[in-house]
Amino acid sequence: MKNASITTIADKVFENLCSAIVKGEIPAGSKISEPELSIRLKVSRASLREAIGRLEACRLVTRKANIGARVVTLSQQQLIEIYQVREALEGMAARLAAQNCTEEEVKKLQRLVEHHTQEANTIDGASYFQKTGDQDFHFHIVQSSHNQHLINLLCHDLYHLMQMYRYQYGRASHRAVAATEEHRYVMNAITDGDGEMAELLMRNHIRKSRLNIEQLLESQAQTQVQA
Amino acid sequence: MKNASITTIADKVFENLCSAIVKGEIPAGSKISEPELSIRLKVSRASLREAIGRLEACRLVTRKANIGARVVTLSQQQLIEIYQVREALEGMAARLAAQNCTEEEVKKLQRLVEHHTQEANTIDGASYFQKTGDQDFHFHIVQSSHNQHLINLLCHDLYHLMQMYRYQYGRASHRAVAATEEHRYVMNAITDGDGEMAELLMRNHIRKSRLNIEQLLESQAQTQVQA
DNA sequence: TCAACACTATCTGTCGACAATATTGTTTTA
DNA sequence: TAAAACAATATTGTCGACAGATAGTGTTGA
Repeated sequence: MKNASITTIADKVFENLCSAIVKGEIPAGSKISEPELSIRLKVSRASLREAIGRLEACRLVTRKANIGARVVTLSQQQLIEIYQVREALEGMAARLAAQNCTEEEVKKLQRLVEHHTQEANTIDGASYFQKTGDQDFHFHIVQSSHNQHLINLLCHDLYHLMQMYRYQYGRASHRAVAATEEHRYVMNAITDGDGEMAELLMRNHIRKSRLNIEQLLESQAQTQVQA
Repeated sequence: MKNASITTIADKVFENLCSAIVKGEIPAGSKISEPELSIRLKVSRASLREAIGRLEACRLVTRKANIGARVVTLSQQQLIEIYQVREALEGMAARLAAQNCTEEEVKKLQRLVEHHTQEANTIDGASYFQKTGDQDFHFHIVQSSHNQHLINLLCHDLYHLMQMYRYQYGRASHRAVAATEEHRYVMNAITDGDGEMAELLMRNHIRKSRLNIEQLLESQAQTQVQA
């Protein structure tokens, strides 16, 4: 069920590098040397280059002709940009989900929110559950939009970058309970088939996440100045 | 000024194929044979495959392992999906442009709208000017958002697909004057720095384009049934 | 006649080698 | 000594060839 389409060497290398970059094992901003990596991974440069091309497609690396590939550098600015894009796209996804999703999808969404609510309330250090739970929720709504372009953009292209920021910026969310509450509002709007409201609430939810992170980064910057 | 970064063979091949696909010279849905194309274009399969990879990244072709690449098939459904994505993204772009754009960008936007208004009013069969004028307008606003992710998504990834639909679906727009009018509204909101309003108006504008096209396709389908 | 299988041909995936470009280090010159 | 020109080195881009997979064809058997 999981990743049934990993057949070629290039696929495996891509998965490898993608994971390594997201987790920071290959540092942000570092150069990707084709000869070195092809030796270390024991694959030809052709397969490696294919994989690097796909990394470029989902913006985990940038390439320049005759110079090479570099892992993207994470910046506060870029993180904010991603949240702005997410606000727009996932807002639309929520609207379309409210209009198009099936009975089963609604039920699954309700189960998800129920599940996460319990976790957020019972478990104290709910960071892990909160993270994946949050991802599940957003992922499921995007899928329920039934707009394949939206799904590709959010679940394939932007997904890895978002994960990368989560891994490396950490994000100790104090918003677990509040976020779960907001999820419930979005869920209700989708259940009611109210696209307009679903979009509004989803955008509100993501905007608050962004503002929370901006604030967090702000305070971190001040702490660093003090230290 | 134009395409200063076409240096490698793969770049040229990509530009070639991209243009050919957009214009329909390589028919939608047709298979892309690597041996055949590499001979016809007189390049190695490595360069060709690099180019095909980039075509896949901007969704002009789809690839399956061990089977090959196919030009995307244009469907009414997909066109609608693209417009929904555009509505979300360009709406956000307009909002950000209103907040972030420079004095020069505002002035250029005003010149653009002024120019297009004259064309739309004076020239009768304004389809050509309307098309490129429309593109210029939207392109400029996206650039003015100063959100690099947004710019990449709209001006690189989605751009070619949109062009492909314009070429092959034709679109005899009866909305030239109305659209130009809507452009003016958006421009005013951006000039005022009213992000909320700019987003609203831009979304409205794109939504109307979508509805217009849906209606057009509807009537075409009926005509075909009658014939 | 049709279905299943084997075989062939063709295509994609992968590899190692060569060519072109960029980077580094050294020498030369003002 | 500093800067420019050059040489050496390493890296990326490109190529042709081989390996593995797929699809089509023909054959065989019920």
